[in-house]
Amino acid sequence: MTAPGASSEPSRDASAARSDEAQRLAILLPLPLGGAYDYLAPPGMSLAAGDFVSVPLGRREVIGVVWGPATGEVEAAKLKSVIERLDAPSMPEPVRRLVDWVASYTVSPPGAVLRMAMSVPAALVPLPPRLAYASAGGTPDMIADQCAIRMTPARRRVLELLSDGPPRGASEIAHEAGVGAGVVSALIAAGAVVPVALPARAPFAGPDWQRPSPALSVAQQTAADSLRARLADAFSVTLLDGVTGAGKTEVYFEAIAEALRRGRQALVLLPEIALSAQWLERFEQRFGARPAEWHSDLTGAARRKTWRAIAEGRARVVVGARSALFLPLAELGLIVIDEEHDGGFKQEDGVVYHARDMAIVRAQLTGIPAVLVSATPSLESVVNVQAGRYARLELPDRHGDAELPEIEVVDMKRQPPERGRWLSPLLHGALSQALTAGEQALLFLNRRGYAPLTLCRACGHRMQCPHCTAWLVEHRLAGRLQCHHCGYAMPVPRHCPSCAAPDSMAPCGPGIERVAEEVLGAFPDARFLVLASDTIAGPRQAAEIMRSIREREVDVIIGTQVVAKGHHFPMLTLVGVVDADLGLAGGDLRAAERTYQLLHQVAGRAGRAAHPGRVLLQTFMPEHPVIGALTSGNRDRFLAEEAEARRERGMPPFGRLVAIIVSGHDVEAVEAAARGLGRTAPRSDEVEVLGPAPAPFAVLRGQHRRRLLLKAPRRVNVQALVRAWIGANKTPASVRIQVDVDPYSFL
DNA sequence: AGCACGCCGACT
DNA sequence: GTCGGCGTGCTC
Repeated sequence: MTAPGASSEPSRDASAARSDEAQRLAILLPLPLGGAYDYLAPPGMSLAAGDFVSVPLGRREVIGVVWGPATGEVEAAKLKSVIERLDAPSMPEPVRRLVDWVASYTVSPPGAVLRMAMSVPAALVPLPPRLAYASAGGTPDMIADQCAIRMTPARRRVLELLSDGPPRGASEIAHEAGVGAGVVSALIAAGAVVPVALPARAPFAGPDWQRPSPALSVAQQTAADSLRARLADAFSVTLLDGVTGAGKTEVYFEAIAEALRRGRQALVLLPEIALSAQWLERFEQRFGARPAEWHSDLTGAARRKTWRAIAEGRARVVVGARSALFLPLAELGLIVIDEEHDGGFKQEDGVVYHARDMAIVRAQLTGIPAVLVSATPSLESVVNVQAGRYARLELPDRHGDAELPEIEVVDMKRQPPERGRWLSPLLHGALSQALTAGEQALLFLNRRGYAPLTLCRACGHRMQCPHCTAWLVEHRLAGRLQCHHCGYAMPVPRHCPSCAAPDSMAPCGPGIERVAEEVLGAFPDARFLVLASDTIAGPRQAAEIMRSIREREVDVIIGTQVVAKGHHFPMLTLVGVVDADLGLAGGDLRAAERTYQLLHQVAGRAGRAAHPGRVLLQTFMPEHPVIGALTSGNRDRFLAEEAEARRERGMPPFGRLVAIIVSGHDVEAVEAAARGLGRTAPRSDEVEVLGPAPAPFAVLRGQHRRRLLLKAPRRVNVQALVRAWIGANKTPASVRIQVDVDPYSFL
């Protein structure tokens, strides 16, 4: 990755020394404005780059960050003055540079990126002081005597409540005692209830790096020593590559311990924090405390508290989803990106960025090491290792005595299931065997619901979403047809909406609910569990589900990719992949790579303890390279072939792609804007522009979409090209143009 | 992103 | 005659 011109950084000294210019400052606001705005610093207010300030904007007041010396692009008479400097640690310099870098790389307004780094505006203003009240001391009657008040039943309830409870807020007291607010304020006024200082804020429990590290295997120890040695103050990227169960987590925990020992903070990015209860448990076992957690379903107070703890340096280790990338860790010494190949790191709406790539940029701008962790590394990372840009540490063996599962192919052309069934006789037999032996089985199918398509047997009408170019998926448990893109839902119709034929609607193809139905029919006594993103309500339920599986309250798990992530189930000995070909259809650049990663991960669920595992892949394409790579275990050859194919076509990671999505409610306007972009596209010997073409979902949530794809060699500055190209096209405000540099999914 | 201004339908 | 719908445009 090459840095497109990041803005020059003014040093604090320089802006302080030039007193004539110190009055005018550029303030970046968390709005999609195109650039920083100039403001005046009132006399006596000393401001430095990174300070959070509040400024007037139009007729409102917004919080921004001092970005540097004034741009001088706007006449002095228009300048307004900074209102105040906020009492919060200023934004660290590497974070500011990261904001500029990401904005430049993704062709987004810097303010839009800043918004992600200022996701908790409430953390920047002081919390209104919350007073707690306690009883003046003594029995209610004694207090009444001392304060010369009449005792009433309501007052007695309040005093009794406070005599055996902690101090709390006035409204809380009124609520809990079941009295009006007036009763409490009267008692306060009389001195019967007195304000007390709240106990000092509990320090964020810190991970203890001095705890003894667990016993590591020789390979783990070697890898851990190598990682520790890289914890000097210099940028580096290391790919920690090892099969599922090889103990990669324990290895990078040692690097985290080393960062902590050096007085630095550590950041761990996970693709899906909400489901990683097991990761948190392991961390707590190693360090005796939980790390600070950062994810999108963190709410109000917790969010504020965590952001503040991080900014003030009280939180030393932060684990989070992609949005944690922009957190203000001022003493950051290490970034770990676990499951680095995972598509969950790609942010698809708003500012489109890949958190793994931007995390490496943050490490580079900070001058610290980054560690990429995966059992199935992305082609990008493998190519970077081969080019010598990244180091690689391998953990070849499974820790302990577990054996790698045996992966077998079931050729569905030769051994098809019965009509209307989805499990081949072979898989059926293996399942029967596992259940008889009292072991657990996992059936994997990456498709939610009962059936992906419902059609009319009489006229062939297909049930489609009215807002999207997508079929409606039957969810039998919910009794509805649902759109997986916009949330539209309707009851399953009794008559065909097109030809009115009665009872003619037929489900086509399997989803996990339908596989569950088949399992129930064949093994009525088996206890089974259907797991998909929409059947798991939250982290607590996820933990409960994992517990019930571990304690063998479940025999068969039927699930989508949510079950692929690293959970450890010792009694799981059979994995059946119902449709291994599912991800291979379509012209997606990364289809093969992603399918390999997903199926490898699913296969890794089998036989992780002393029990050997067995994996059956049902496929109609037994000769496909992905299937071959999985059964032979020859990952490196598969990656080499995949790399060669991409190199020949000039595709990523050897070439660069930029997708331009034109969308809007009005088809005509979208069409016209897309054609306009197509006409003015930069074309040369090196740069190729495809399209406009309807985007894979031509209509999504009622928005019509057209797509253009720019392809260029890596040496071309595609950002400059795209900025100039789009800038030269006047498009109506009703049409949105979204730029996706390095598109991951082609949707 | 807000919050304005501005130009066309159903109400006191 | 207004109240108000949300489409375009500006904010240092």
